[in-house]
Amino acid sequence: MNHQSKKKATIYDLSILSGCSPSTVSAVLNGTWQKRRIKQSTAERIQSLAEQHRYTANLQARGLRSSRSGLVGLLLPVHDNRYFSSMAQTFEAEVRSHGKCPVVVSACRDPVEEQATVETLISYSIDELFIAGATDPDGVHVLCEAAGIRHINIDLPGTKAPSVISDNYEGARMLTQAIIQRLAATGSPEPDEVYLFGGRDDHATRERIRGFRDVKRQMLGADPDECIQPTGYSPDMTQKAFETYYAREKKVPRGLFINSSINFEGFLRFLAQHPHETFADIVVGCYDYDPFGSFLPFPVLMIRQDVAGMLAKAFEIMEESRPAAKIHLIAPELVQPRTALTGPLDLIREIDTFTR
Amino acid sequence: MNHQSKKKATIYDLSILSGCSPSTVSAVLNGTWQKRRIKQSTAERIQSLAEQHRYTANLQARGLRSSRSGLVGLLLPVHDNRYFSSMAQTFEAEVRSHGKCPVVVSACRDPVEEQATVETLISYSIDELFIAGATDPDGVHVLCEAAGIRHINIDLPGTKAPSVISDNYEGARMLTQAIIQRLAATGSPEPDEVYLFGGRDDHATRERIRGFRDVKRQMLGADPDECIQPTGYSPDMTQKAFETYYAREKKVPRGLFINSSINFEGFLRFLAQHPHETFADIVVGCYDYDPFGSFLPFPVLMIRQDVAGMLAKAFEIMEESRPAAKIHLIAPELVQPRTALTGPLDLIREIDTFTR
DNA sequence: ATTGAATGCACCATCGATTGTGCAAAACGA
DNA sequence: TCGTTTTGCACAATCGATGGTGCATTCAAT
Repeated sequence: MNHQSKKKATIYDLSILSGCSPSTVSAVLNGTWQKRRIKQSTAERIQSLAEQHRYTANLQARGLRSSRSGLVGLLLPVHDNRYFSSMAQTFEAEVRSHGKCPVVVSACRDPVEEQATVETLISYSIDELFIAGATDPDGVHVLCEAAGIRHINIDLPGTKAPSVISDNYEGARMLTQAIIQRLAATGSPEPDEVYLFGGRDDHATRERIRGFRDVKRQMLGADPDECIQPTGYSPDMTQKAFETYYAREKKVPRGLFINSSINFEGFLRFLAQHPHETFADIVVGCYDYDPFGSFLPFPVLMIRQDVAGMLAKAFEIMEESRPAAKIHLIAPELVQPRTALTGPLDLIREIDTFTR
Repeated sequence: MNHQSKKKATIYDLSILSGCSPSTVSAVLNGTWQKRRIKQSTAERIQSLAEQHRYTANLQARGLRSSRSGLVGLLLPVHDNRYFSSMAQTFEAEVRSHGKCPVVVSACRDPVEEQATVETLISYSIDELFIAGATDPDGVHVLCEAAGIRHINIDLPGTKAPSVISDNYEGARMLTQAIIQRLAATGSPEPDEVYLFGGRDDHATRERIRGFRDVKRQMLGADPDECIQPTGYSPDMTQKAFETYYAREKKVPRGLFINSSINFEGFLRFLAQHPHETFADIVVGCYDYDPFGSFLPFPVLMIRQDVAGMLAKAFEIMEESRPAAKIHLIAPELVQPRTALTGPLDLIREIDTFTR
């Protein structure tokens, strides 16, 4: 008759049950009992009592006292695409393996929401914060700095905290080059046949545009401005951009560099409005990897950013005592059409097999 | 020179600055000051001080005292697919609109991890828990019940707490029917030409299999057992199942019912190993929606579960004082090939447009 | 002038843990 | 046998907020 029915057991309950003081119980249960020279037999007695009564520490109380929570945050722009959701997946595994508790929240690419969310996290005495794709990394930095919270930028860099980002310039070069090479197989492409759609005025987009243009100039000898169409990160605006182009030109550019999978979704919406055959000969490059996107009826080249690598680097930097506010570039990978890569989900595969 | 440089301001700091007692400051800043008959002028003075010094409440302290945290949890099996990531996206928006703080965590479909994760959440005095796709919903229920935490199952039902799930039986019927009708256009299909792959021994899979078999018997007159291949929820096992079939039959079944987008990824891995033309005439139905999956080079029928509807219903039930442990079915939607639906991301579209 | 109610706020215990300090009792050495 | 260490643990302050209770004032009513 384990009467754990009422409320959760506290160190005070166990203190009474064991005849020891609350501080002894606390020391035993948080592992510092050796330092406090608690007798092993005492420790064992308390531990077994704790198990019997299903004691678990009240983490808010612990956090209040120690002003650390054991929480590690990941701030995402959005959940709902493969890039960020795989980041969340990888992040969780990594944080868990450090014995801490991952907290993933999204801020909808809204600077105000970002600040508010970060303030909330700080109010929970979060220990560390990974800031992925923030619209205003330096604004977030100020908050973290004031609260003394270790933090790092991922995906979009800031100037005041260390940043781990994808090598967008090189990635864009690879992608553009691959697009043009594919196009060359069916007649050498003109400069105005290769367009870039999507993205907005952020570091990643700027670097990608730079890579795109450099390669175009180098391989095609020219790089008209109208081939750059930064439509923001919304499927809808991207679709509109394609519709506009199509209404004018009665076709789509043969070579498309699409800035993210979210923009690619906008292109899908456009596609859905038109017969499949209209786009028989296009070549698409997407700066993001999505396994389904890789198998579309036209060649889709994709860039897979090395999420695991970026996070690994970020965790490594977090360990440093006083990390420099520099930018670390992580090389992405060019993915050929019709390629199904493994991802973070594969790491949990064994569980499925065991439990069947 | 706002000297917020040191640490975060507390009610004690503001108490000294304002000349009022800490309890007065507290009452003013948490909105209960009217009840406590604090003079309006006092309240305003304190509020302005709070702003100047960028006061934000220490939520751990508040949570400790009030044994509620303002946190609302969503427990996910995994982050990394469109179904669950869109659930996370919708969930966050909904929780935010209630003025609380969303916390999304995944438990990797591992019952042990599930329990541990939930215990952690409980230790943070989480207020409510939404349990999506738990392998052991009733186990989680016991923990929540003991801690007095309101909770609800989503996607996979439990027997002890209210559950909101997709109408898997009807969804599977729709999907199977659509697959067979499509196949009929190119010659009437035999019963052994329509297979189901993926899923494991959970409620959702059982219902889907039931729907699949019923429709097959009804439309094709038979329903051989070997057409059911529950491979678990891992891309890898799914791929292996297809390879095995292919090695034996030198083809794939013309009609495929794939139990989830994760299993579909396994099929992609299989596809990647074989020339595109091998599968020219297949029809795939996938019990999950993925925008890119909808545009593959063969007809892909998809079921979109009504994530928004399920969450809305779940939040509604959460409001009830003593909700019954019954199952609420939410109708899913059949999505025709080459369809790009809008999702939760579209709700944040305006932000993009404004900030450009 | 006296009583009673309303107003405005301070006091203090409390939530559950952590941690510096101090003091017996036991063990040890001479 | 008497100091000196070492061992083993208890005490009490503390983290920051909440909320019940109680005590002055002020004001109105008689």
